[in-house]
Amino acid sequence: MNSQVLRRKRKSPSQVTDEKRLQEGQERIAAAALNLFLQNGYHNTSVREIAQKAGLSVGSVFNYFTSKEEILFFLLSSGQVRTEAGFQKQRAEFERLKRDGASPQDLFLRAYEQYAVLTDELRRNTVLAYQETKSLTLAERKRFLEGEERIQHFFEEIIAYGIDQGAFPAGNIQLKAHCLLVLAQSWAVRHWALSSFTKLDEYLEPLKSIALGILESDSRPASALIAAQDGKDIALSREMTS
Amino acid sequence: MNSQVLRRKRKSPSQVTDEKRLQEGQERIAAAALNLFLQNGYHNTSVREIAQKAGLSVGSVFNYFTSKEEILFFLLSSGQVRTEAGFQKQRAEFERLKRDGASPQDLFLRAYEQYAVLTDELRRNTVLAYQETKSLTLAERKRFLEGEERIQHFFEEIIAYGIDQGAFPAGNIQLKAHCLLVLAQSWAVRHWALSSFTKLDEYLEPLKSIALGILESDSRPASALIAAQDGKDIALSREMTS
DNA sequence: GAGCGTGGAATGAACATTCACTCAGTTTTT
DNA sequence: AAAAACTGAGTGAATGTTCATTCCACGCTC
Repeated sequence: MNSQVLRRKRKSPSQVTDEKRLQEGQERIAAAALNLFLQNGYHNTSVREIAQKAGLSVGSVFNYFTSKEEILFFLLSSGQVRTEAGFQKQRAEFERLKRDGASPQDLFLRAYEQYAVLTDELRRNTVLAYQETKSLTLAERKRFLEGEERIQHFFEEIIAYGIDQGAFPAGNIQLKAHCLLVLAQSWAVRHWALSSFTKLDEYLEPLKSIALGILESDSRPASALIAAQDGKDIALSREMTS
Repeated sequence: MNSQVLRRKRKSPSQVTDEKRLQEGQERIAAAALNLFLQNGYHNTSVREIAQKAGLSVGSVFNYFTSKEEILFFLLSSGQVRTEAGFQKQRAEFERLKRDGASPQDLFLRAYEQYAVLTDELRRNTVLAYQETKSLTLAERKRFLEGEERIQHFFEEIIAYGIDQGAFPAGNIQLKAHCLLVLAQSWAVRHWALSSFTKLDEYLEPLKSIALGILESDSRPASALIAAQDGKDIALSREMTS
């Protein structure tokens, strides 16, 4: 006859009460888990391994997190928090530079570089997020995608400003912003294919010129170039893959 | 503890001897598995579910595949197999067109378009590949990535030919090929961010001009443009994210 | 300062469950 | 009737989570 029966659903949260100790422990465990998750994937990593890597016992891990899943959430959302924070600063600086009369190219390159540096630092979290979205609840997945969308909108804004100023030709803004983000992220996601680049700077430098090229490209010339053979082209590839 | 290490070996592989029946069965099972993997992830899908969805018993599944992992590998590499097959044809055509004096731009666009059409048809496999490579054995993962590399090399070759012919400026070939592949794949991987494009053709048309822009872009101008402020830029963004 | 009490934190064996895979028996095909 | 294919309950290994126990740092009393 325990009155606690009604609250039974409430799983015992962390047993560690000291706030500072709790945070430090969570950081330590999460750091160990991130390494293992990236190396072997979330599902191929056991709590025992995490505990060992963090220098703790299995039981202790559950004093800091209520479940293995919570460790994953912790990692993903901490990445998002930092991205969001960086994004806020970026936006403020954008407005300031705009007022100072910086060129659209300059504005863009600055924002793009900052975004690339940020995704590089959070590279591991980004990769994890892409790989483990399936493990998230619907609400959390939605939140994650909304964050991405907001950043894309920011770049769309920058491009629109550039077009407005006559610096870039008009063109599909959404597509261009998408391409720019994808290329920046690919440094993290497809890192293995860029073996000849050891540091972000090496990758970023030529990427910036490519990015500017995208912004300054017009949609017409390429399609006009092959317009005559286009129908044949498509027919060919369709046949090839049937 | 990594299950890869402990995995049991099996004496006789598939018990189904009839070659045609074997292939059909594999296709059927793999198709069912693909749906489930995409919906719930590889690890949250049990062989029982796959069997049920495919209209078979659990045991039968293991007459067609030696392990659950083999189903995943089958799905991931079947995309590659088809891409590879397409490129065999493409390669022959490439040589033929080259002899006929087609422009490098034409050669590239033809190959790129075919690649994009393929990844579109294999969109679901591509997404799976991005999410579940970690679930493969190391050896299988390596084999899979080698396939990707081969495709990238093909594009590097095309680019190199274009440079040789004076159609494109010299520049980092590896980087450019990487960018092109990523942009084509992003149609599948980041499909949600391209809401305004309903069909591949709509996306492909402007993408082709962007791709050509990348090939024709030179590395110098962009970096020169902001060379003066570069040091400051980097310092700034570093500070921002610390 | 020696002995004791207290409670927060760490521990790891034990538990319960899940799941890939097997195999002896059954059904279907040839 | 032999061979091929299918079946699904059973098996064992792995894993997330719990909890009774141990450990230890601190304050209190004499």
